Amino acid sequence: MSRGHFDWNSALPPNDNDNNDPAVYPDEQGESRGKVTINDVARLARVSKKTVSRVINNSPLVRDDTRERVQAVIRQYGYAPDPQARALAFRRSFLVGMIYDNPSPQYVVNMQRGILDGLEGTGHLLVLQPCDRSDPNVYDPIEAFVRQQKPRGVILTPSISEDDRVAKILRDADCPYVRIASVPLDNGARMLRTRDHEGAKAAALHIAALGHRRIGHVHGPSTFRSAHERRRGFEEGLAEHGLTLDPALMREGAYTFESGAAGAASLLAMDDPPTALFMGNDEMAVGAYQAAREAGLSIPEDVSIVGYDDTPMASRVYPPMTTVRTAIREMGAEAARQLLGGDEYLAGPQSQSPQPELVIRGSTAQR
Amino acid sequence: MSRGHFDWNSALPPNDNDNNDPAVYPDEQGESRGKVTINDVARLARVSKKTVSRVINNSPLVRDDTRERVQAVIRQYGYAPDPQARALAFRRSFLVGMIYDNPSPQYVVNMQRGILDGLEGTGHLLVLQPCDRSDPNVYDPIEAFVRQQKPRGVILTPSISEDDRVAKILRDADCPYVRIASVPLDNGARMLRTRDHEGAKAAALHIAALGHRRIGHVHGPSTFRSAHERRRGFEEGLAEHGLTLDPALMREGAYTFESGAAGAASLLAMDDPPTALFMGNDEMAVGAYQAAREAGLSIPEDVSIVGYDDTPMASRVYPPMTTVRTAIREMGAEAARQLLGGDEYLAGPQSQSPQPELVIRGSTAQR
DNA sequence: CTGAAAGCGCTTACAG
DNA sequence: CTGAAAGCGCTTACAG
Repeated sequence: MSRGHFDWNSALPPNDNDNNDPAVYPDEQGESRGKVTINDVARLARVSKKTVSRVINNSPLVRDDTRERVQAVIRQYGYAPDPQARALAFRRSFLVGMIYDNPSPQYVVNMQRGILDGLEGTGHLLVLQPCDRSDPNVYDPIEAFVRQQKPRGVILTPSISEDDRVAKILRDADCPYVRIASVPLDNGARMLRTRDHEGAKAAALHIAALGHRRIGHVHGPSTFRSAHERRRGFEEGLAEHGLTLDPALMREGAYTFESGAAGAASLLAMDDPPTALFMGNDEMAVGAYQAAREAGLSIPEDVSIVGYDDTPMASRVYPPMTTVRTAIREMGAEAARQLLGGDEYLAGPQSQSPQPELVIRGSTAQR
Repeated sequence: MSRGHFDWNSALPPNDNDNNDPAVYPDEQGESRGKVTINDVARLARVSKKTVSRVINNSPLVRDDTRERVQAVIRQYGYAPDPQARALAFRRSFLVGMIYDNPSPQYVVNMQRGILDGLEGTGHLLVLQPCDRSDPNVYDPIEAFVRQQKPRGVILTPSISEDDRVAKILRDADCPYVRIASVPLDNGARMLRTRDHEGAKAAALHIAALGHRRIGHVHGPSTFRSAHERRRGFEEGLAEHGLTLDPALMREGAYTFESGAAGAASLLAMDDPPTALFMGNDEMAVGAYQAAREAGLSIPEDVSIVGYDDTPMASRVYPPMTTVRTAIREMGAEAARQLLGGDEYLAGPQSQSPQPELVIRGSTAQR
């Protein structure tokens, strides 16, 4: 069954004239005041409403000339099927939920845009479902949402995407979903893998190539898989230069400015401080800028700093920050397509985000 | 008619046991497999479905003991009415649209959270509808959305909120709305006024009190009413100290980092440059930081800088930025309540945002 | 205060 | 390839 892959936005009457053209909003025998239904289309095209329904849903079981006759009427009268009525009959709404707990506004907004890109022209709506994993009742609103709204599907971003209990709730409620995460947590059709490992490795290669040997790392919270993946990729990159990450030079942060500042301050206060810092994300890296400033150290002369994410802030701080760019918006679009594509993705390989890309700016220099 | 002011989320069965307790998802005589409908509730409470409907919709036309009997059944069986079915019958969905074109992620995310705060417990969903006023077809998706989805209402943020053609489209489609804007563009029930004028005035008072006399201003794009309101408020504040804003010391920006940098650079390159800059928003103010740095000027010793918005960046740049805090999230919540409250707001005075508040940090100093 | 009938605008299941 | 009937789960309009 194919459903809803028409661009029903474009089925709206063109809006290039201001007068209420009766051909646009017909008012035949005064009964359909401004609102064309499937019955009107059926009558005008001299077919049953079931045939109109088949045309709407791209069923192949319609003769070509019948289909064209129906489509002509649809176009002429600016007919668009009622999503609520369709949802009721389908037992499935045309909503796509985004479930997220990522604290970065930039990430959230980019992801939203990407999902909207992927949804465009499909007639689906994006519904926001933020959550907080530290709330013991995180699961209730999610379950209420999927059971009551019967969304077409949901997209989960880190770190809530890593929660298997949420996934189980969704499966039990028969709700399709795509999890965006840095490790394969689910079957291929339900996973979109980010490549944190590769991005962090690129950062390591860059730092090592600059001649740094004492290298510090403030990673994200251990409850985020991405924090682990970035550390692992970073270590792998260092290993290619025969280096290892000294545990004494690692700190755990919370992906926040404050935690980055604290972690970096602690490292820079050591007797033999690191000459380069790889911070788990840009937010923490800006915190490291502050810590360096307070320690009287210049960036990059005294200490090189690398972030992760390439948020707008990265290019606006001074000096502009070397960081790793991730294509968040593209990832959101891909997740949406994957969600709606469904079975097509079952056969293929696990889908992945675009390759993260190192952006070299002014916060890193030769040792 | 009161509708949908129940917290249907809490009507979901408590999830404290993992087994499929038949009292939670009843399967009486094998016909209602895991899905309780209004018919089940009616039968179990020995009333008509119409009476159940009255209870759901908080109609006063139900005897207390009848109501309690129905509510007991609803609770016991974890009944939650189907939003799609209600929407079809009501000819109005339980969606609330947010229509926005604000470029700042921080603003967008805060506003979303606020709207969600205001929607909580009402059974309404937040649907995203970003737009771009520079696109000649901005209006089409908006009209398609409100005509097809029949949302419960939409909330508009600056600058799209200032567009009267959008407002007309919404009225013509019979779609309730609230416009968030710095000037009264519509009737009271449809307006939530921001107090840009007051925030900017506070900034002016602060700068003038520090003894500055040559004061520059980079304002937002003239297509934003807020840009005008902020300038006006700023001038009013200066006037209280007997000062005026020299037109030669004004530049137009675009509320972006780059435009702020350019505007500030142009002012700081003057023969007799201003000793203080009031930037139209934080984003542009960070641009002014860059311009000052490139001109070899220290903040605040050589030039004081004031922003507007108090985004997280404001406290993370160096030196921490003096700026004006606006309660965006609270505003979103208020807009949502106003939208759902409807007529209650018709009588009262025009609703306003909380008072903007000057946050003095390290980017301003005595002349 | 309560209910039986009709309807919202679609799709499913069945028949041909 | 096409259609008449029944149904999705609610509310409206009317009656009592």
